[in-house]
Amino acid sequence: MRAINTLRTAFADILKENGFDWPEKTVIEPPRNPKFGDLSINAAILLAKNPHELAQKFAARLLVRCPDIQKAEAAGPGFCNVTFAPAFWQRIVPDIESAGDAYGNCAVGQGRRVLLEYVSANPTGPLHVGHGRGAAVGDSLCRLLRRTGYHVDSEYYINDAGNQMRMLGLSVWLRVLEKTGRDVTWPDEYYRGDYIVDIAQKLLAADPTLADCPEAEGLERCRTYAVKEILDGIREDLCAFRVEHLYWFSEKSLLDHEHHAVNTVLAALTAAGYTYTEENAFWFATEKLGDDKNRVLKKSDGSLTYFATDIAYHHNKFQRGYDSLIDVWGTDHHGYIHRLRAAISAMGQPRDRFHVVQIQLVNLLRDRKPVGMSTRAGTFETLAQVVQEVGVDAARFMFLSRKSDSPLDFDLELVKQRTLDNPVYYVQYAHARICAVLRRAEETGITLPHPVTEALLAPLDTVEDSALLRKADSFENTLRAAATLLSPQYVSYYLMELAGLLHSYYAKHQVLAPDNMPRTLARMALLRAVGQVLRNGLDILGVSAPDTM
RNA sequence: GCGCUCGUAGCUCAGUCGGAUAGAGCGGCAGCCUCCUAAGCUGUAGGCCACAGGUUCGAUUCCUGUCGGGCGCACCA
Repeated sequence: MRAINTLRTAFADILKENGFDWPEKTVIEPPRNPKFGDLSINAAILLAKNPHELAQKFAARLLVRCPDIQKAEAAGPGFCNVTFAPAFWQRIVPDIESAGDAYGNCAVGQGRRVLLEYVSANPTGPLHVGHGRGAAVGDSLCRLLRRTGYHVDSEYYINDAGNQMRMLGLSVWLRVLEKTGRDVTWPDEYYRGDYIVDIAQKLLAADPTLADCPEAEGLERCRTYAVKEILDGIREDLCAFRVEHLYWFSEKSLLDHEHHAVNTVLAALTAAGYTYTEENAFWFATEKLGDDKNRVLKKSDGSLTYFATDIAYHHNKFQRGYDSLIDVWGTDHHGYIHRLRAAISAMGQPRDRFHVVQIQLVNLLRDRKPVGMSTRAGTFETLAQVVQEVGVDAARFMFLSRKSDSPLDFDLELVKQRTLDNPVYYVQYAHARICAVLRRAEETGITLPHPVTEALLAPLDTVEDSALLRKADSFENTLRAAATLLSPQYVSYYLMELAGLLHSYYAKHQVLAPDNMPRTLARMALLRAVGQVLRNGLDILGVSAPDTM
């Protein structure tokens, strides 16, 4: 960011001197191919029209304007390539040192309030791997957005109303009856998992006479207890996965009291002229707002649809004062986006205040062969089991190194391997190596001052030095891009690249060389700074940065 | 049938919302520990970015169409 800011200021000044406005399509960024230089200005329209005169002139002025620039030359249509002097890059090290854990943070979010809702799995059973992916992405986005200047609250929406809950209560109740020797006829649909049996057993242990109470009461007690028990389990699994939600929002709370939140919202939609009654059902004319068909809010039997409560829920979120809402959903709900978007417009909210991050399916594999992903319990399909087998770090990194909306093959054997198919070790190893060198230095009595002075950094003048420094400088830029596009994988890829440069550096340059103390100290300072960047990046992913491996 | 989405090296995938000669890793081949952690490094081979048109100075990126995957199309939640 230091580099980009410097260049932007200089370029803007030169434009002003010459009576130009900042060209609309101007990009300042590192060129893909480093041989072009450290940074490129691509003032597409302005320079492309006149590459030889204007571009050359700007290049020449840049050199005068900014003493840190070593070389500036017009190249290709619209491009002006710039190379900075080593001393310029060396100043990144004190930048990193003074910012510390906050290095890379920025204020693009301008303190806007964001509510990030993720996981929100129905409390009808334990979390599976797919939920784990959503959890990793949601949590990482939360960390990322906080570092880029947003005020983020995280929330879990508990679907504790409706048919599924009734079915859950029934499933437990029938197990209770079965355990106490009564004849039970099982309906077609009920939850069959072992955890249901466990819950029934716990209930019976607490109250052996449970089966004797009237059916209505028994069902209610089973339902309430089961939801609590399962939610506790979910909370535990999330906690073990380093995921924590600030709020747990109950769907049922939207239906409490006679004049509940859902009715209020439906009344508002009616007042705005969006609803009508047809065939005894109450409809929302979402077609007017970009949906492909109209949707039912209240069924002909008088009960509310899930859509109706969901509208009330999102209304509630805006009521709480959030500037923007981010929902992390499985792609199996993508058909739902249009109608919710329609509802949000109907509430008078701009559409760009509502974002959905879609999470594609996770295919769990072992040795390239699919592991049973059906509703059958037992095999490796719960998040807890997978985490226990491969570890939190490896699982999270795997989830966060892909676009979240494309399907992911999660091969248990590969994720346990220590190859770059599983790059988490590659990145962590870079950090551990840095720590090892700094530890060794300390043991041999070399102390590096903190903070370091610019003079101390002068020996960092090789191409590998400036490659590392350039990369460290672009960290903030990466975080901005990742936050804007809600794409944590940018951070993962950045870290792999930074780790790659560090490993090359390590192989090529001896850091600790007692016969050359100035160079040793400079390189130690560089490593310490790179270690800080690695830690900050891993923190965004929620992955640990070990000192030793 | 309609809607959304994806198609990039043999395999698994990136590609910062139109920019230069499209990048990693794995797998293949050839090398590197008397030296701070070899979970590492170096070199090399491998591409008509599914296909065909269009938009413009310029397209893997945007638009249209075709082919081929995935996912949705409830008065379920």
